[in-house]
Amino acid sequence: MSKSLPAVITTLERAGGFASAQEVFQLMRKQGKSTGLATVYRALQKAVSENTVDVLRKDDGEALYRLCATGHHHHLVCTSCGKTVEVEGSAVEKWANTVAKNNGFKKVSHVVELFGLCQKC
Amino acid sequence: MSKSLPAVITTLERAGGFASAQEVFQLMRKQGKSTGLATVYRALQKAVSENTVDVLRKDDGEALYRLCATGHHHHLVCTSCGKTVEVEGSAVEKWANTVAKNNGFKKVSHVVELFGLCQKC
DNA sequence: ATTGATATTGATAATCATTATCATTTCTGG
DNA sequence: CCAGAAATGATAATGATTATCAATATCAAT
Repeated sequence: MSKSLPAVITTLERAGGFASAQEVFQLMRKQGKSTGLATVYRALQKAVSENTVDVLRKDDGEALYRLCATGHHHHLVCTSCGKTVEVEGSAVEKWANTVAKNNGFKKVSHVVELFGLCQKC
Repeated sequence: MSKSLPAVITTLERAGGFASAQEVFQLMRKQGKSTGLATVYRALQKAVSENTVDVLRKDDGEALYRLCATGHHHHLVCTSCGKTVEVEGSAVEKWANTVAKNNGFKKVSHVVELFGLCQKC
């Protein structure tokens, strides 16, 4: 499950490092790369699980994938212009794990997103 | 577009103030309230636009709605049975504000939800 | 009360991203 | 080579959300 991954990642780079699965698929098609939609999804999921790609959701629920340099982090998104800042959150990580343990939960994941208005807006 | 809104909000309250549109719909049905799925969606959207309800997304992209009037707290939700625990998060609050300030953001809000498997599941 | 204009509802169909299937192709080691 | 495993990709299935639209409720003004 890995021959396609590099091509997908490369395409994601060319797209500005930020695109939906569908967009990546379309792009690869236009560039002549024969590929299947399912393969694109598989590659992106793999990349996400390896923390080389980051996923977040548009308002309508569509997933957007983005290359991310460093491990796990969260986002600070401008609700007006969409500008996004990557934010480190090890403090939140610890907090989440503690809370989970205190309540007997396992396999915890968390969703942490910050919204606000950036300087320009 | 408002006769159904109260009923929807009430149901959302009964659900612990935290549920998906589909769940709200099912609940209303079980309680004998005749209603349509589309109406539930419309009511929830209205509520969101009026800031009486808050929306966030599960990992699979499904939208979860939650009352945002009742104090501010977070949730630890079992992804299997749906059991929900309310969690205090002043630590996260502080963190969010600090991060926002450091990046020049104002009017910050945040979405923090924890998911995992509870003891039974 | 009765009309007529307007807004709301809700069943149903349409949309669209994401997943599952599965036959086919491509790799791999022996 | 060759079998077996892994990867691919076309296609179908899933499931949440949205659009459609006829039927119904609301309400102001006569």
